[in-house]
Amino acid sequence: MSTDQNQRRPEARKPRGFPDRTAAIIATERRLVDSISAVYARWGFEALDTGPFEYVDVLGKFLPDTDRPNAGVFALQDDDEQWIALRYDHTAPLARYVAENWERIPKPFRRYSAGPVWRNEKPGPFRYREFIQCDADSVGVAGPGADAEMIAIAAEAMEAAGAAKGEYVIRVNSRQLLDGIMETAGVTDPAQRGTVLRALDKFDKFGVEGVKLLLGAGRKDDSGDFTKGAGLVANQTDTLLEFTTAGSVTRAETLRKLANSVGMTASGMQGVRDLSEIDSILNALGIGEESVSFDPQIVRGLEYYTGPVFEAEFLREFRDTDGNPMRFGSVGGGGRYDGLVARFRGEPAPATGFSVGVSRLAAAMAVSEGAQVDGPVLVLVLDKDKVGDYFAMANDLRRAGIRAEAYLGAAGMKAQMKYADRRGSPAVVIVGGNEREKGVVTIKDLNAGAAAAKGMTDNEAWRSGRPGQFECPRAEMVERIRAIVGQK
RNA sequence: GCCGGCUUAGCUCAGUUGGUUAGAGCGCUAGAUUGUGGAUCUAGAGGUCCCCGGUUCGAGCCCGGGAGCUGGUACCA
Repeated sequence: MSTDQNQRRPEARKPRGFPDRTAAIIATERRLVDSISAVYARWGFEALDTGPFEYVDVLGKFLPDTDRPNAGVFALQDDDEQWIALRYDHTAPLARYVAENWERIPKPFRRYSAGPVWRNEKPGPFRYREFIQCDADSVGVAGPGADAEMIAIAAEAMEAAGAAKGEYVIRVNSRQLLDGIMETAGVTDPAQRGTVLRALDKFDKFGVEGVKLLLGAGRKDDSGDFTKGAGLVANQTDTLLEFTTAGSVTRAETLRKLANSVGMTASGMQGVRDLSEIDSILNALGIGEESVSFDPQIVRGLEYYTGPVFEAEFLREFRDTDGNPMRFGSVGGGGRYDGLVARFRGEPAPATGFSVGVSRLAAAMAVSEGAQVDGPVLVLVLDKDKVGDYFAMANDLRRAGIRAEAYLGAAGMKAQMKYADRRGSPAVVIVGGNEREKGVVTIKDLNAGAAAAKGMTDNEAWRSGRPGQFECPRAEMVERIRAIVGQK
């Protein structure tokens, strides 16, 4: 039975797309969830958590491929053999909740939700299989007023998250506008419409020329693989491109161009009217062009959006490990989905919502800000028979609200200093025989010490100079430490 | 899913035409320094050369298959 082979050690490894999250990223995620949730709550939304699992048929209609319950979602069979799946967003569970509790809840129903969602697909940079979304929705309101509100909230949420004005933009479009222009261009086949929308979604990736190829015969990617296009003829492509490149610096100007766009259809006109009303509400709220723009190139997913759609982009640039400038792209999105709740019920239940991809945004912020977490103040343990004293000192610091710990273990002073350094401790408390005799403690400000040591090449000077270090009476320890910790 | 690239120490990588004991830098541990994180010097630990099979007297290197990672693309609710 237990041969050498069986006793081979397991490889320490983990599935991709589920990254380990360390202190800095956890702190950033919590800050984002708290600040974005606070925005939602302030606008009148109520917290609701629906839990991670739903029946697949509740999510089902909008799965990428309903024949394969495992495609796109993480699904498993419950003990009653019914298929359940981890939620892939907060919107589908909300639709279920609203339909299930229709008679009990106030309409319009406004709730927000923050928590992990799971997608069973190929992960990539800043793209995970588990990530946190912070989501707000209004159910039971038709008309662009609710959409305008969501867009305003999106802008406010981005700023609450720490994106300054100009570091983010909410781009807004309308599905009906896209429908209208496709009609004008004579694209009527539903499958072809899908291909066209997907092509129009790729201006940011491939530029106008790339989109042109995808609208026509097709495009070859960098690896040499070929993507089949929508197969449109030249004048159809021209019509679509004329419309989708009508975006302008101001919302009013974009609206003017769109309204004048060739042979606008009924649904196209409706889209323009919606955007126009959204514009006037945004203006009344004082939300300017740098925060929210109208962009005919925004498409979003194809399955359930029915009206205005919008996307939040984090514009701050950062450099990757090779020093190349990079962009994070979309960190949130939303729109009107009038059919999602209605599919559980006979009567219509219009709805609109917005969701921030907190994990990606947190990763973006952590990378661009070089986030790191301060360690605890470390009380060095030098005399093993006085461990109680050291614990008491650390406790005094903790009672004052300062992160602190007494060193655990048998290592010598040098190793303890090294430990403090690696933990990112702001300071250490040193009490040995000398201090105890004099009734004082020695405090070393590690950041000040590091700064003073910069450029010091002589070890003798480094060791005897004891940069950043001072003695003080035991009774003043907490206040002196507080001053060091507080100055960051 | 489709197309490409890659896989040698914890990390970044070198390794000649197939040849004996597979290397470097960084990092890690320790000492120089009874009680001081940096720097310097010294020493040490650390390897399934991704896996399986084949060719060969001999494979990190050649051939076949597989896995993983990574980039592009598809999809992205």
